[in-house]
Amino acid sequence: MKIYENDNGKDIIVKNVEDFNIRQTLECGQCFHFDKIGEMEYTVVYKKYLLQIRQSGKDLYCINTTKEEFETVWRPYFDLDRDYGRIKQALLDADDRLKTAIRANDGVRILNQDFVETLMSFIISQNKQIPHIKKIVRDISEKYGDCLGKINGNSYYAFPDQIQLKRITEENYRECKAGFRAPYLVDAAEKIIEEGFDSLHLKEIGYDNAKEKLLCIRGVGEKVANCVLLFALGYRNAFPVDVWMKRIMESMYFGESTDPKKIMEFAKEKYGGYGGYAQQYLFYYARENSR
DNA sequence: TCCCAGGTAGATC
DNA sequence: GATCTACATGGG
Repeated sequence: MKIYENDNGKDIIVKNVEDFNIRQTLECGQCFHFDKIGEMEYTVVYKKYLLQIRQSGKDLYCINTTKEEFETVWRPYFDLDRDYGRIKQALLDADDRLKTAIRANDGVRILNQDFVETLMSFIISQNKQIPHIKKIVRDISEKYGDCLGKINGNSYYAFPDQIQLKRITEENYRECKAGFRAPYLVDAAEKIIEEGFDSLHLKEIGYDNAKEKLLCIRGVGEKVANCVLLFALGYRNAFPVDVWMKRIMESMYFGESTDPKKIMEFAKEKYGGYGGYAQQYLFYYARENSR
């Protein structure tokens, strides 16, 4: 991978990026704050940063960003310093039958997302379809977050930060169509400013302790907690089991209806520290092949 | 009209 | 403990 600065000093070209597909990575269901604006071209919002990115082969064209911002923000966000060739091989060694799911979307990378936005987004996600989740996240951001600029005439907004979240009421969340999840979101916003709920701390205390803390938040159960642990806190062993994962794991390994707890234990045995990666390849594959 | 969606809390047994 | 159901909203 090599990074080049354009003459105008505002665009970046990244060449020879291995095991990465921008469409697969953004649309595999792990994140919600992005828009497709062209073929293999997207806008992405992360914290208070806005990126326009297009992929052509192994090259990434990043518009309106600097080399420094790419290095410090987007490179870690897209998890570009991890060797996914090795990860995929480790998964195949664990179970050769993952081949089909991995091959179908072999450019998926697990993003390193913002803790607060990921937590709130996955609380919203319960009993909702992905397009609805995206819409609610966007509405909350537009109403209560900072404007980050315009691309193609459309304005983009950051998800509210912890200070901005304090001013959002249960009624406000209902106006954004969060429905019965509104009080959960208020509870989450209150909890995350408490002692020991910052992402740095949660990343340090280990998977079990971090999960235990997350489960104290109303509206956060096993599944949502595992999504946050995997997508925002760096615990790549986390294995969220939702309806799709339940279905595909049952058909691959059990052949009958199986308790999600049991599926999680099985995944821990089978995939170990790579559970999160296995989960995402399987989840995306299961979803794509249902329609 | 009915059923389902990247589930969870609370009630009931 | 393990199961059952209500929960807002939108789309097929």
